[in-house]
Amino acid sequence: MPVATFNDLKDSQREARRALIRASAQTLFARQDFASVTARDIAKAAGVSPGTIYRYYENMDDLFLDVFFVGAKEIACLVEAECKKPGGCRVRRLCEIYIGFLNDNITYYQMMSHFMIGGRLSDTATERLNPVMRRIIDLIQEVLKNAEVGGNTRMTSHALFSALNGIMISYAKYPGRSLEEIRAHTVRLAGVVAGFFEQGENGRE
Amino acid sequence: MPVATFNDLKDSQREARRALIRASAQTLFARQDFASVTARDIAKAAGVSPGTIYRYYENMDDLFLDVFFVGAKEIACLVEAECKKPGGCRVRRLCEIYIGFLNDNITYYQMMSHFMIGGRLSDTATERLNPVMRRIIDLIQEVLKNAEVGGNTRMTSHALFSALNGIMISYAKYPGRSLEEIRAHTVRLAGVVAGFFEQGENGRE
Amino acid sequence: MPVATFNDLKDSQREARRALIRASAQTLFARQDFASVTARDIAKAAGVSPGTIYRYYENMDDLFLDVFFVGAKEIACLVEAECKKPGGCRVRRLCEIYIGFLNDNITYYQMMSHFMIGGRLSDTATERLNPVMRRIIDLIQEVLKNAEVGGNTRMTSHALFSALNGIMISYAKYPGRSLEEIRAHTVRLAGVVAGFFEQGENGRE
Amino acid sequence: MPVATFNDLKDSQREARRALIRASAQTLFARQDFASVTARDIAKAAGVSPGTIYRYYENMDDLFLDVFFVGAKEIACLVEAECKKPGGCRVRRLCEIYIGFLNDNITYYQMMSHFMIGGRLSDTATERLNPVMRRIIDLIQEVLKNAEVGGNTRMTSHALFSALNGIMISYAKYPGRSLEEIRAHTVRLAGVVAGFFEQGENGRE
DNA sequence: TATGAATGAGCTTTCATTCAT
DNA sequence: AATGAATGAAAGCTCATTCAT
Repeated sequence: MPVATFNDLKDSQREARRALIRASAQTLFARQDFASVTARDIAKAAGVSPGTIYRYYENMDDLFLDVFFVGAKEIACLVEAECKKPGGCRVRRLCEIYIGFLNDNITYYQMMSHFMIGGRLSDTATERLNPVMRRIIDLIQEVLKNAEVGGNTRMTSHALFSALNGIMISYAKYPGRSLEEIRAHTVRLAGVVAGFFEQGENGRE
Repeated sequence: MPVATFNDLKDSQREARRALIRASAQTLFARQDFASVTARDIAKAAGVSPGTIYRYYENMDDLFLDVFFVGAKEIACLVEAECKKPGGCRVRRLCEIYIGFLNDNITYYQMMSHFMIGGRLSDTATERLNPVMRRIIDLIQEVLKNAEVGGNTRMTSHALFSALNGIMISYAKYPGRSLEEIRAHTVRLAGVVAGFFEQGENGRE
Repeated sequence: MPVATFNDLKDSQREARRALIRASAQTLFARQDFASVTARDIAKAAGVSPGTIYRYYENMDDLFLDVFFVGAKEIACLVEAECKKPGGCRVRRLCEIYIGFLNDNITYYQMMSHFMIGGRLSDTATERLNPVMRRIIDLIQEVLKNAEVGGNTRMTSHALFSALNGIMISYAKYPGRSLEEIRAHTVRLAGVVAGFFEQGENGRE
Repeated sequence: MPVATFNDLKDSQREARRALIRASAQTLFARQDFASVTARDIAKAAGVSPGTIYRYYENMDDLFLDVFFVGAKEIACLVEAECKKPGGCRVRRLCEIYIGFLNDNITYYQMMSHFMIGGRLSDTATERLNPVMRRIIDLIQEVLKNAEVGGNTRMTSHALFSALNGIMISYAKYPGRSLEEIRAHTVRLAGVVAGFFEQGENGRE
């Protein structure tokens, strides 16, 4: 199967190129304000021409999404790894990991907001986005179930997911505070939220 | 006092005009993606010329902020009104009001996110924004205190504020769902969050 | 003749208003860069409305010209006063006065250049401009005649007029120099030019 | 050296494009009032899109300066060529060449005036402008030295430079005169100025 | 396949001027 | 006569995207 091998090679080359562009975009997003990064900036950072980006991504939104997906997968992996540890992942630990990750990747919650807020997502994009988000929710639900939090755990996991996102949206760019102060405040808030959510059965709803 | 009356008239006319522009902006923000609304769009919708906008607002950010402030004040008023009722405002009711308002004014949370996420706010803008946000937090704290939720109520109010914002960010534009479905889901999530927060003393933190 | 008196009154009032606008414009021109002064700026400084300017001046160029004329007349008066002194005005003194005036009224040479360079002057404007400029040239010629500078004194006065204007154009905004340094340099250059022009008969041309 | 050749080709293509834009700008500047030429005008004249201009020039001022520099270099070359002739360049010839050039390139003195008068030059622009102007002054000084004009020749060359510029500023747009009449008048004035400056030692200053 | 120059629609903002009051 | 709000054309400039090489 030399042809197959050849194709594989090409595919891997292609994926390497894509990864290069994605990584460059990620770096730029992290450095400056996410929305102010231009296609040319990314091309330059990746050492390719602007035209090349369009051979790997349909348009800029497509690239944005790809960067976003990588982050989403990363966070899912972090939580999964924690779950596999003996004793599993406690609610409080989940919240810490999630908020910690977002503090390390400020770009990620910016993009999350961008797409969630109203960036008209194409149908294809939505189709790709949904399973990624679902996987994160699934993990949260698993943690909640293990914590024996009662009630509708699907609903509760949506609520916890929302609450954590909300912490970053509300406080990650608080003007006049240093990155360290922001991290401290958001982590502390995550603790407060965890405190509420990790309580056992309660007649809520 | 004819002069005073005359000035009042002029002032009220001026305010009416400003309100017209603001309302047109609001309408457009609600219709399409908030960030893609242009000065020309707003002028057209308001039936004025682009130049006129700049007689009432220094620049587009200034207009955006004004629209935002109106929303923030409205929400603060709604909660305040509820607090003044005999028996005060319960946590659950607060959550309902907040989420209900954001469902009716989807523009509002878009702008909130826009500014919170990284819209470089000028120092003047930040100075204007801060008291408005603080007022909302203050109200939340008051409600929490009345509910005899223990612990650091300042921290808890930040957490509740975050959680509610997060619900909207995470689910208000969920693709493929109708406005009614979204309202139902977000209100239900608000209930879940309220359930957790309205519980009395607990060893959180 | 009560009617005539009444008209006179009105005329003088009208002229006073015009002078107010002109003076405000002049002040602003002197403060900032001449070309960046707007109609609104002038109206505000004069305490009138923008519309009022247009009751006294056909358009902004018309106002600019008026300010310019006042300067031209002032300079002519200065030279005339010097000429009337016993012994008359020497070439060197003329150059000093002219350059000194332009140093004190940097706006003036800016406007002079503006109109000379290519500001399309209306026919009416040209008609008004010509006698004013002619008067200045006439005075220069008179000074040259008294100095018994030979040759075609009309031509020589044009040349001297040009040379003095050129000094200001070339050095009045020399970047990196203080106003005092500029004054010193331009006055010194005026002395050099005077030195050449005040020499008696010479076979030039 | 195919690579070198290839790069050369690209560079020359790029320079050709730049030259096209510059030439189009020059033509328009000459036709209408220099300051009223817009980016779109130039783009249209050059047969490119407005955006293309900004691939070759950082902004409009940058383009203006480039056009100006080409003129300044041209004039310096003309004088240098004359100086190299046996017998060197006489003062009178220098004046003729300078004024002749400005008559052929009316745009040039317009720009010169524009920048000299108050066009806020960026620091970079000033840094680029200074050596070009200095070179012209140097050439004038050389001519004056060869003519054995005594005194401070640096000062005298500034004065001559000023006087020649002044001629153009004062008479190149004299309303109601044809281009031919203007040329005749300015050249004649240049002769008068030359007459004064080419005289040998004199106790001026 | 990769390039990168070119595109051009579209942005915010300015400001001389007009005209209903 | 004076107002000043409104106008709207036009400016400089940006940037995702295309396409000839």
